[in-house]
Amino acid sequence: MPELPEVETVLRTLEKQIKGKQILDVEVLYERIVDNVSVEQFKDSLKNQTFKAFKRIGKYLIFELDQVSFVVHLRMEGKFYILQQKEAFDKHIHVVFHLSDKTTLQYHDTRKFGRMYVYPITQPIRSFSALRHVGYDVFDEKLIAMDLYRVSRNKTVTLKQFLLDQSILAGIGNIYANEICFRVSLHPQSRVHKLSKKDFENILRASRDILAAAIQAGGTTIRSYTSSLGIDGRFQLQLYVHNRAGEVCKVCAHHIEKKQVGGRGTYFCRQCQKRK
DNA sequence: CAGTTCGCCTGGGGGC
DNA sequence: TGCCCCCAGGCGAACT
Repeated sequence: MPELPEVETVLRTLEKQIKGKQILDVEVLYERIVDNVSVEQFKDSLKNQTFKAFKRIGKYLIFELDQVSFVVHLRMEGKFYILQQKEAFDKHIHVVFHLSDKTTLQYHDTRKFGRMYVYPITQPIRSFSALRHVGYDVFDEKLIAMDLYRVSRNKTVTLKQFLLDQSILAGIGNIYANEICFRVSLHPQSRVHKLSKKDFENILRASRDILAAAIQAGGTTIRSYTSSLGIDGRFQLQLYVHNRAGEVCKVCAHHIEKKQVGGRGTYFCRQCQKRK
């Protein structure tokens, strides 16, 4: 489940691998992956285009080519591979880009949840329909704790749900939401309208610190998810609560608990994290 | 209008 | 061993 650090890792890896390469042909094997245009338009608009710039907002990858911006959301299990074009594609490969150096960029997605979009290069990123519900990226320099505090005032949701709401703060998924709650010593079911400005300063700082550390570690590899191109993240070694139900808290030695919050598996330490 | 439910998918795990 | 069932989970759309 790629969250901001995994998406950033994919982006940086792909930039090294395919920047300056041209797409000679595009094969779409599972049409629903292509979201905002027809498959024909998708192929036509990407053909003969060269990868120029690599950007990210929240969990969205944005590849700028000559005349189009190509946007990808990996959702649960999407990943890219660069392979020689000789052998048959794996059964979970849904889109194949044939590149100018005789390699292929292959999009692999077991659950087929990922989505791709194309927009004219002249269109401003923030007006892309794909990003309609995407708020501030966690690392957006314009974002300050007060923005989060303001949004939280008229909300009844829990801290965990707030952190997962991409229309407020974009990039955090289930793993890091659990870790952020732990870092700020707040129970994930704390109601955000009860939190202080100081709490939100802590939350924003913790979010940036944890995601930055995860990027440094190449992301988190959990269950089936590996970022792409054979790269495995190492951040799972730094997890305090996620996926650690029944294990011992690294801070206080109490046991880590798991429960459902907003329908999502939520891990926390009752002793370290206070409910507000 | 904000919060909740549903549908999209498939592999893996539990139950038997 | 094998089969069935259920579940996870990001996100948008539909619904309440």
